[in-house]
Amino acid sequence: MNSNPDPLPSELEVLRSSSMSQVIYKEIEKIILGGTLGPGEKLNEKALAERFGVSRGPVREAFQALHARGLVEMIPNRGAFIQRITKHDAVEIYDVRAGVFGTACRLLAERIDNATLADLNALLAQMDAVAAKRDLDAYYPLNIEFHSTIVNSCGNATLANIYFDLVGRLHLFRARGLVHGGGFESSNAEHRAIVEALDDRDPQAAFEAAYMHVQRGKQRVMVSGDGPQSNTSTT
Amino acid sequence: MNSNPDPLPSELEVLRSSSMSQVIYKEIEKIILGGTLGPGEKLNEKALAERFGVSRGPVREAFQALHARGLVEMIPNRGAFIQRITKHDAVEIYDVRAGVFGTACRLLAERIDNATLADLNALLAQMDAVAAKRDLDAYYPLNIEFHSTIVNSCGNATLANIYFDLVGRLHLFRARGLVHGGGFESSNAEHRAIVEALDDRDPQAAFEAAYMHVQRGKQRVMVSGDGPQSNTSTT
DNA sequence: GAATTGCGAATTGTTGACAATCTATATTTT
DNA sequence: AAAATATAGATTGTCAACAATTCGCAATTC
Repeated sequence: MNSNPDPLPSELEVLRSSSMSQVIYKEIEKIILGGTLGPGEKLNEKALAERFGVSRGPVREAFQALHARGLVEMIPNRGAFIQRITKHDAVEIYDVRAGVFGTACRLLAERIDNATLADLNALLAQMDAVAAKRDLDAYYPLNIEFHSTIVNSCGNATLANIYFDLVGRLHLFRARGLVHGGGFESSNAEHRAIVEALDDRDPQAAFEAAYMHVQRGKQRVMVSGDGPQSNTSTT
Repeated sequence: MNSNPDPLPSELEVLRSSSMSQVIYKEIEKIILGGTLGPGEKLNEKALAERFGVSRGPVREAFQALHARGLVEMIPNRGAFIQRITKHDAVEIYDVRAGVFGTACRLLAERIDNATLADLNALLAQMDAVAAKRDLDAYYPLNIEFHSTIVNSCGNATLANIYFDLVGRLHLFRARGLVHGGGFESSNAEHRAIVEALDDRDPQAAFEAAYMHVQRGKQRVMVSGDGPQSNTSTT
């Protein structure tokens, strides 16, 4: 019964609610974003198929979906490769992300409730605390949760999808390198500016603060290295 | 030699530069956006495969890519259906599009050259001319070209991709109905405000004008009907 | 007459096989 | 010895066939 070559997450057979290729998609996405297999590396159809205990069909279907989402590069007759993000690409992605995140804040400013505001303020406080201790390992997930809370609270699932897609692609740029370059005190000051604008229910100010926050994050990342493999993380 | 059931665009065999499934992707995308096969309708694998003279494999791969891009809905064991866009979805897409288009203008304001400005001004004049004659059929493509010119000139291919994706999905919402509800004089006034901000090289003003332009376009579309199949077009 | 049950046809999901292409190594040629 | 060529192995692209599921419609039941 259970002789899966690789433990597909939650008991495979039950998960026939979504088709096989969708499961494979998620698995390969994990591999890509997990960073165990850096940008530019080849994804072997047969190897992946055997690893998941399926034939090559579903794997190829997953490749096409990953390609459509910008996580995989397809070269005819050569196969699928983890998307390589150049510095130029990363700049582009950061600029779009700034606009999308700014838009999330703008939309959120028009509908935010006090509970969400309290959550964000709590995160601000926690980030201040760990920033004082210069504890990057603690700061990083809080930072992600801060941004995610905003994006998920803005009431626009389409926007959220695009946002997390962009974050994923960016993750590909700074893959492997996780070390930090400093400057997350200023980062949290920018966070505070965003929350203040949200508290004021001021859409334009919220956009501006959020847009500039991502732009400054871009600069913090870009100055520390020219290409992939040598970058920081705090945005 | 040439017995293709359906004339795949430019001589198929030469187009082996990009894989078959990519060609099929483009073809099905054409069918979807062409509007000959309204939202919710089923895409039959075998039928499409025979139509393009290939087997079901490439068609299924194309389905997955179309699904990843939000143009197709996949239901397990039932197949692929053209994505159905609810009014709520459309509102979400419009809001993101507003932010993305606004960002395009913001970026463009920092880099626009006089040639592009001249192009945009020329389009403004043409749109004024046809608006005076109330010639919607002439206004529509000019309007599209105006927005496309901005998005393609902002120097961010990633943004452009996302923008045109959103436009495509929106096209799915107002599918079939092309009749207009009026109000494209005001639309062009908004266009003029955008170009003025670009001329001033004022990023914030450019964003604001562009964002509000799309938001007003959303309202113009939304008031005229509750669901798909009964909408206008001028944005 | 409305709902349910039970086929048969059609469609989807997946696989294994075959042809075409590419990669890497070995051989030949200069 | 270096470059070019040939050859074997591996990998991708495509297909046709089979199993599983769904759909349409008739027959049956209530």
